[in-house]
Amino acid sequence: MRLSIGDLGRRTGATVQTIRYYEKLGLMPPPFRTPANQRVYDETDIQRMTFIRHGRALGFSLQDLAELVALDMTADTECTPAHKTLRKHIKYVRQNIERLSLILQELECMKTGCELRNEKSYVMQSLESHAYCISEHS
Amino acid sequence: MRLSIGDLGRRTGATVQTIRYYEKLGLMPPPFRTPANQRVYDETDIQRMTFIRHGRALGFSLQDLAELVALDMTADTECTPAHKTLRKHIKYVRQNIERLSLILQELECMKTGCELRNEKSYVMQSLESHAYCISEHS
DNA sequence: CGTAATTGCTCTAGCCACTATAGGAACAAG
DNA sequence: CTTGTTCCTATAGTGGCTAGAGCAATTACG
Repeated sequence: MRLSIGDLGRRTGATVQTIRYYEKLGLMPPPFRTPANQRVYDETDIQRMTFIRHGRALGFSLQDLAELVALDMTADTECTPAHKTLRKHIKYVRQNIERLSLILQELECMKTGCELRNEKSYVMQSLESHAYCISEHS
Repeated sequence: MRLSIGDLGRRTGATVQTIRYYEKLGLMPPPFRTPANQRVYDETDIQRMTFIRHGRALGFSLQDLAELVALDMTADTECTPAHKTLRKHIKYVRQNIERLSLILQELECMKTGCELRNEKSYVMQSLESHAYCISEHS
């Protein structure tokens, strides 16, 4: 099975530029080329791209995914490093959910306040006050 | 009250560079300068910065905030435009929470699977499969 | 077989919201 | 008067793409 870069993109939901970008970063291996210099991919590449896209959809960074891909390449039977990345990421996602939930609460307070009072700048006043101030990096 | 840019930063939790960046974008007005060209701020600027930082902590984009700041400047008694931005942003935050919750579910499935089987690459296999594939842009 | 549309190639620049660095000028403390 | 901190401008880098220029190769159709 010989796939062009466009085919690979269609099969994995990535754009052509994204695939080339991953190659430049070393996330995708440099593929074979036709005599006319066009990239040729196969099943292995579909698998690898699927892995990366799926990981991205789950919010892993490209760096995390590079490490996971590297682990996958080694013959090591150890699960721990991948598992560690996974746990780290779960924690990160949980914290994001919590943070966004607090934000949502406050936004809805603002909305209710605005609707009740029907004053011009209740949104403005809310934003000016420190009342519910949430730090972004905690 | 005359504040240096560093003072303003300390009072509002922003770095000096961030304040200058906001000025460059037009989010903060160009402040007065000492004869030696150093920026001088006052209470109004604290208010404005607090507004912006608070908005950022709630996830509003700088563009949204620029619009809200502009609204605040006009004498218009209309609440609707700000309210509309607010509703749009609430929707956006809600969608993000939902998306992250799905992601978390899948990550925890992976974790459980990995712990049960204690196989090397359960994480890898999970990522290679399309099983729970979540699209990032929906 | 010729041509037009599509896809491919490389390289560069742009997006967002900052952050960091360089190289210098001004200011505050001892 | 020196030392250390803060300030100034300007530029470049971050992550994860996306968009464009300008050209080569391939594919579809008459």
